[in-house]
Amino acid sequence: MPELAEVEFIRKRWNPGLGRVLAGVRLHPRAGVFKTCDPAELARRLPGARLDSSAAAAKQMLFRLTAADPAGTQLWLGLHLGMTGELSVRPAGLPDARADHLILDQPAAGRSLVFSDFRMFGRVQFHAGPEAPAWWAGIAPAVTSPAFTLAAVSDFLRRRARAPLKAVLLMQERFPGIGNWMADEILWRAALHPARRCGDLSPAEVKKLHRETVWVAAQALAITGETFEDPPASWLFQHRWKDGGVCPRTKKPLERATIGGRTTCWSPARQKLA
DNA sequence: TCCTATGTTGTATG
DNA sequence: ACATACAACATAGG
Repeated sequence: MPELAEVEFIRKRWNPGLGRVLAGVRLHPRAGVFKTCDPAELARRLPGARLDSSAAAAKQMLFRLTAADPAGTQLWLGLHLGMTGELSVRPAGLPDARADHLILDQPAAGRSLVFSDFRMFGRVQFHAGPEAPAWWAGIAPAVTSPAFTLAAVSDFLRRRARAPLKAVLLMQERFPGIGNWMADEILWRAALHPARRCGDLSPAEVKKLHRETVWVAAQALAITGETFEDPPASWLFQHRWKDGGVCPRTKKPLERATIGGRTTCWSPARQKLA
């Protein structure tokens, strides 16, 4: 399920474990979930470590720990939820479930912190040392940050002139955290057809796209990121997967098709190709 | 049986 | 080298 705001909410599920030590770790390396790290290193360094803090950027979560070694090495645990990843807190002593990949045990507090993902598109990443690893430090500046400028968006669209808008909004190197539903929402609010070529937009249209990207991300973070509630019925979000769904603004039928490799919903009365 | 799913990435092609 | 398109990954549910 997770895009920017869902990731931000799910990250906080492990908050009860902050400030506490991990007595042990259970790992179930399967498929590609541990592809970019060494499970043996996690098994060696995590036991005894203290979970200090967490953060989310784009669709990536970071958990910072201090190792139990004399040097107090900094540990960086990255989790990506893929399509179906979940974080949960489970009472201590329960058996591992089928989709569990990583379980951090805090028996003194009577709980375990669990990362599970039945579809296994999620990722565990790991780094030990004082410097932030590239998989964290290299994430593009948030679309809600001052660094997400109109000029940056404009340049990016120019370089992707022949690609459809929908495909480009999903590119994490410029639109970190935007996923399928947020891209549809942004284009609907900006009144831009998802199949429009990026190079065809007028400066005014680029400006609208930039502004709606910031607005949708900020609102989603304020609503879903805080409460995990769905956005209100005035959003396309509530209508896009309904059969016979209707545009909340024009009251005309919505359309769906594959654009940019993903199922896309738009309002033809509002978002024109020409 | 076949299709879909709020994601990323490796590979092929232009 | 760069941009673009798409299959592949793996599983559950309609």
